[in-house]
Amino acid sequence: MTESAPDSATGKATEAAAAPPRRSDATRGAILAAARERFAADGYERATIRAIAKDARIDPSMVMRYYGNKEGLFAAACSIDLRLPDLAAVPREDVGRALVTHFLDVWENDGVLTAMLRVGITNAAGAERMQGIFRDQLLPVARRVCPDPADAPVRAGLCASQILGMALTRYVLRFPPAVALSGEEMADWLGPTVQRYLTAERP
Amino acid sequence: MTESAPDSATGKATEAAAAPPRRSDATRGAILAAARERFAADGYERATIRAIAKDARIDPSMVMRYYGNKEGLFAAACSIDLRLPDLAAVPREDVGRALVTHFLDVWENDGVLTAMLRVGITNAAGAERMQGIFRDQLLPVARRVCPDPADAPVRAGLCASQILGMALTRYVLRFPPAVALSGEEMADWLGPTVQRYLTAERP
DNA sequence: ACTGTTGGTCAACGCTTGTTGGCTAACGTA
DNA sequence: TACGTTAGCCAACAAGCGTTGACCAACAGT
Repeated sequence: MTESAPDSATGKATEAAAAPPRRSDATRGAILAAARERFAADGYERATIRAIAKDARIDPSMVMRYYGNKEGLFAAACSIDLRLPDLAAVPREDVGRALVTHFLDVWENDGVLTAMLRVGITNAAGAERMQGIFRDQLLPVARRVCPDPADAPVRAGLCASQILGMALTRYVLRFPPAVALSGEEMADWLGPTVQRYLTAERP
Repeated sequence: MTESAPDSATGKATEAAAAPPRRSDATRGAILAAARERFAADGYERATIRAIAKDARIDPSMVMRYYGNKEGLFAAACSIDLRLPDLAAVPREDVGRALVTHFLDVWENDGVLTAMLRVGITNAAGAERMQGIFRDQLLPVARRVCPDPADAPVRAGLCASQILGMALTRYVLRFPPAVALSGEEMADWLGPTVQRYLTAERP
């Protein structure tokens, strides 16, 4: 599982740079992959540059050359775009379940969110990024689906609390019951909750 | 070995020790208070013994003398017992709301849980302690209230996910909408969710 | 008054961290 | 072939960490 980084230059929008192919792309990718894994596993402070470099089988100084400093590395490590599916197509009463399934999906086959969750808790920059993701992904959905658009932030926040709580207990704290549930069952339980937070009359 | 082990013959071991009054109790308390605050604010790694000592206005070496090492200090800092009220008195259909209110309460006027949440994410011991709390507090309630006692762990886990998610967004990540809600409103929203996780037929 | 215990400070230790700069070797042209 | 650019390693730096032990001051019991 060395990296397939070069092909990630499919024209993504982070910067306008057309990604001039460098000879070091493989190394850069290896560093990024190792960083994601370490950040996800250990959190910001305990994930040392030296350990990441060793995982990527290069010298720590390379990390500095390519990413400036530790913060820069982390920023790069979680600059992946988690695209949400077009929930506009989903019927209004299924949005809750669709949302849960989507995030469950992203979390399951990408360590980035776990890393950000871990980091967001001790590192202010991480918290901000986390906040950004949920604002960008959840708020529009809430605004479109909930009865009074003025309520959208509150409703999005409630959804975030349930979805993040699920991720916390399942992927970070690993409470046995939360780990044991299948994705399907999880969606069965949480779907209605999220749906209610989005569409129910305020209590 | 400078520890208070010998004189603990006063009775029960773990807690309720008759607390032989030492001259340094004030200092010990100051250290513990500063530690709780720092751990809650910064997490385990970034809360340094030096900083805690400075907050308590004593020398770092005192921390070592009284608590052995950093782990010992943390263990002492979160060895507060959060007593849950006798939910046996609460009518079955109000348990959800009561539970949310209770945890909201504890979280609000005691930094310990925030500290543990923060620490539990990078520190295995913290995670275990967190798990213990929810097992001891939530599982019995679930077992008493839910239709099939065999489901209790799952239901308790689901409740934990929602309650921890609330705490995460409100007290750690500080998402604006989650912070803005009053405790009352929060209970209005989350109460039914927890209630459903506890008592509804499995979906 | 003498003495052992306790509360506390000070200065240092060994180690790990992020970070830097200089060096070598391979590459890509011209 | 010659040469500038790039990729990479090595050794070291300063700072901060947890931790230790020597040392002093105040108290308590006889």
